[in-house]
Amino acid sequence: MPPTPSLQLDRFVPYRLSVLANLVSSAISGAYAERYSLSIPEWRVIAALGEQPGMSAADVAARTAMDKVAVSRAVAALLRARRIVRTQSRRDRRRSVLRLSRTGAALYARVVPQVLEYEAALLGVLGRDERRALDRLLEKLTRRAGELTPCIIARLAPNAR
Amino acid sequence: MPPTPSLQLDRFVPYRLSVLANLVSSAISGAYAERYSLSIPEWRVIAALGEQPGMSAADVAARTAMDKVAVSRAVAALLRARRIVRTQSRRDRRRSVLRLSRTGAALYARVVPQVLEYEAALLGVLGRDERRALDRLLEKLTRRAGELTPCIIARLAPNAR
DNA sequence: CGCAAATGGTTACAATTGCAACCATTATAC
DNA sequence: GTATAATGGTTGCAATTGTAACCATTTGCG
Repeated sequence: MPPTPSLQLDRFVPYRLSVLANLVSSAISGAYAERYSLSIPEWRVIAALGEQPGMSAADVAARTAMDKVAVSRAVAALLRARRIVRTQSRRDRRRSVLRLSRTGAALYARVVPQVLEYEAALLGVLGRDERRALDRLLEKLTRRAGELTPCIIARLAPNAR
Repeated sequence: MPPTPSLQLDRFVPYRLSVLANLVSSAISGAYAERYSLSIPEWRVIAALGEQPGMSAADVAARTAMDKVAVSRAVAALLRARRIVRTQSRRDRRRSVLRLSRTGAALYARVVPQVLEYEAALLGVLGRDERRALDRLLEKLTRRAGELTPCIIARLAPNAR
C-alpha cells in the first residue's frame, strides 16, 4: 500500500487529454501554417469570422476561448495581410466590426475542407455510437471543467482580484 | 448547399479538445504552480520521475511527450531547487540518471493527492460506463492522431529532414 | 448631470518557448 | 582501426505569449 495514492501518468485523464489535444492541434496547424503562413491564433480568428462575420474582437475572444491580447495581435497581423477588414461600430465606438476580406474568405474556403478532412480521418476510427459518446463526453467534461476552474482558483488564491 | 462545407467551431472536435485540455491543464497547474512555484514542465518531470525513478532526460521527454529542450530546462530548474538529483550513467556517459531528492519526493507526495482529487472531481460527472467509454476513446483517438500526424507532415512537407 | 466603474482594445515589458547550432559520447560502416 | 553518423544534452537567439498598465469610450448611479 503506497503512502501516496499512485499517479500513473498514462492513466491520468488530464495528461492524456493534453497529449491528444497537442497532437491534434499540431496536425491541424500543419494543414495551414506553412502553406499559407498563418499562425494558430490567426486561423482561429479567421475560423470565427468565417462562421459569424461582423463580430468584435471581444466577441471573437469569447467565441474562441482566446485571450483578448492574442486576438488583438492576430487581428493586427490579419489586417496587415489584408485578410480581414475592420470598421467601427456606430453604436459603440469602442467596438470594432471585423469581417473577412475577399482574400480572407478565399483562404477560409481553402482551409476549411482540409481541417474537416483531418477531423473525418481522426474520427474515422470511431463508430457511430462512439462518436455520439465522444460528443456527449466532451460536452459534459467541458461544462464540468468550467465549473471547477473558478472554484479552484478561488480556493487557491482567495485574494485574487 | 454552401460552396464551402461548413465549419461550426463548437461542433469541431479538434477545437473542443483544445478548449477542454486547456481548461483542465490550467486548473491542474493551479493546484501546484503558485503554491510550490513549480512550472508545468517542472511538474511533469517530477511526475514522471515519481512514477519511474532513474530515467534519463530523454526518457522523461519520451514518457511525457515533452520537447527535449523543455526537459533540459525543467531539469536545470529542479536541480537548482534541489528537487531532483542527477548522476551519470556508467554504461553511457552521455546519459543522465535522474531521481527525486527527498524534498522532491515530499513535494510529489503532497501534489499527487491534489491532482488526483481534481481528476476525481472532473470525472465525477460521469458514470461508470461513461468513464470506460472515455478511456477507450482517448486511447483510440490518441493512437489514430499519432498515426495521422507524421503522414500529414510528410504530405505537407515532403522534403522535411 | 457628473463621476466612478466597467468595457473594448492596444502597447510595453518580461517570461516561456521553439529552433538551430553546438559539444561530448557512443554506435555504425568501411 | 578511423571516419561518419547518431544520440544525449545544453545553450543562444528569435519568436510567441502572458501580465499589467494604459487610453478611449460607454455605462451605472448618486
